[in-house]
Amino acid sequence: MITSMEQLTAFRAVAETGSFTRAAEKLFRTQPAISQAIRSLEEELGELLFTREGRQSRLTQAGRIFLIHVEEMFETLEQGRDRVAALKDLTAGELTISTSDTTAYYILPDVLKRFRDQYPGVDVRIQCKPSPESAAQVAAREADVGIVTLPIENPKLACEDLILREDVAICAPTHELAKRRKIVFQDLAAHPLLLLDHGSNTRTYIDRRFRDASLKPQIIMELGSIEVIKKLVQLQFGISIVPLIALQTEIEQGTLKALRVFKKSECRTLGIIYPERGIHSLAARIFIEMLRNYLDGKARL
Amino acid sequence: MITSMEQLTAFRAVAETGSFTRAAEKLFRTQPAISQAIRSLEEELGELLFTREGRQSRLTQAGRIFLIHVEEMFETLEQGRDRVAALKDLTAGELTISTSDTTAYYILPDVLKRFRDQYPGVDVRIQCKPSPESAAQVAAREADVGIVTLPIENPKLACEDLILREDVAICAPTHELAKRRKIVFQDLAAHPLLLLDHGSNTRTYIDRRFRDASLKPQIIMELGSIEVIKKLVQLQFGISIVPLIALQTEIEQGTLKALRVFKKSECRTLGIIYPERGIHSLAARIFIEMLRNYLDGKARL
DNA sequence: AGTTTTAATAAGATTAACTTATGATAACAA
DNA sequence: TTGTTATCATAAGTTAATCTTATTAAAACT
Repeated sequence: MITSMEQLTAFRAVAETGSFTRAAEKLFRTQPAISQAIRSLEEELGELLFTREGRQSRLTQAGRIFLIHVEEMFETLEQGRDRVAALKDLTAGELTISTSDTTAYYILPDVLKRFRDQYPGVDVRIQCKPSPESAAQVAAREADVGIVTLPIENPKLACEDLILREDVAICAPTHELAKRRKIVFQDLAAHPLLLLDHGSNTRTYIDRRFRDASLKPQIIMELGSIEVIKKLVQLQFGISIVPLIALQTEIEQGTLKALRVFKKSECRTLGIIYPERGIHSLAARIFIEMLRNYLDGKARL
Repeated sequence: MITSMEQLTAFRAVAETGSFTRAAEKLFRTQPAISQAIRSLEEELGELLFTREGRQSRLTQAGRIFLIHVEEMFETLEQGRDRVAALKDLTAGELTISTSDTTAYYILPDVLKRFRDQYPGVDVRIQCKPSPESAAQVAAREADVGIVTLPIENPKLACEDLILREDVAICAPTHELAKRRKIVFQDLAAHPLLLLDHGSNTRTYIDRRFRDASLKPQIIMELGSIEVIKKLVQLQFGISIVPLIALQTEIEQGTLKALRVFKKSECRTLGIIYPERGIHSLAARIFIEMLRNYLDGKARL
């Protein structure tokens, strides 16, 4: 008895064609089906919708008013279908990525551009947060995916490895260490060091490594920006330890020398996280795939 | 397979409650019915609408977008129902009346005011047309009812008598005819006459009556307005023949003397017309009823 | 007047939707 | 961990809604 779609499509068709019979033909139903649909609608509304006058059926005043709303209703529903369909071919939608400043700055821009060129309708948002906070955001569904330093231990999140997140030492090309093929931790402690501020993920990690090795580095400067560190290292202020991914340009141009300090097994992993059962969206999947392709093409040290 | 209302109500309920089971309780269905409804919706849209994650089910991106449209859809439908309901208690709607200038001017205003006071939501429109055109308008459904001089011969229209449409002679209270209780056609021909312009319904009728009686009236003025005629008759320019309904005020105030010229059987009838099978609206019925009450209370000559 | 067109009605058939019963999975508690 | 509870999925059978066929009635056109 609640208004059904069939009733409303019948109503609309009769209004359009001005005839029960033609409406039936149009909808591939029989005429009695239409009569019944209209009658139950009329009973529910308590008003006649059409004046049956032999040849043609005209809308009553109630019918005219109701038709306006019914048509708008169908339109709204159709729009809803369209917008969902648009989601499927990525002509619409949104994608929120939570990640670290470093990743956002040194890795994402190229991929973002590529993604945006291919799917201009998708609204991409980047949230810059330390990895644990990114994890929380993804768990809370505030972001679709996170690109974070693993491991993240959260039963609600699924993880996938992306790339080895290698920290390397850097020095100016003219620096005495630049000739060496390989350096060790003791070498780092023997030279003036510029490091990231306390509190940064990378700094915490480096501090722990020095402590584990019972070494006391000579930290002559603490800075908030990897870019500034790189500049000062070039100017011979000292050496530093930074993520390899931050050195793309300098390695290519030979303006900095990167030196491997850690073994592969000592490196952490950059990975993607997403809600365990809240399937990540198509946009997210495609973005991640683009990201993988991009990283595969990147030179390693 | 076409989207059904049940599916959409189920979808909305699950979105609201965050649970298939609670949605089922809310809608007095069982949980499998909800599962099936959601599934068929998802199949039709080709997208999952909820992420089933144990305790609660969350909307996916597609679900969030679709929900917006579904809610708007229900709202639109509900508004449609409301507006039709408003029509029933006359808190909304419209009423178009087609009638002559004379009727519109001398009869309708009081009834209109009463109607408007009682049903302020109903939008009343008056179309002023000669009776045959009014009839055509009603037949073409451009007006809901017509108030016209009968007879109207149109098989598509139904007629009802309203009141005798009596034309009477008028003269100034000081005029020699004013003493007479009754006058005849010859009396009219014996005095200077002011008449309505050719083309008016009333004038055509009067001309015919003179012709039938083989009389030649002394027409000294032809005017377009009954009001002007009344004024000039008061100023002793002559006598005239006008519809009785136009003399309400003057008879009450004694500023004009009305004299019966025609027998009842010679009078035409004012009646209402409406489409034979296009049932006239509630607003129209009530308006007509008010009109009858109003006319019953009017003094006859 | 007779034919055609159109809508209403009644009865039976079809189909869609619901319910019951059951199984699988995840969250929660001991 | 292991049992318990809560939630959703699935299958089978039932119910209920909707459709079709057949027929009637009424109006419009020939």
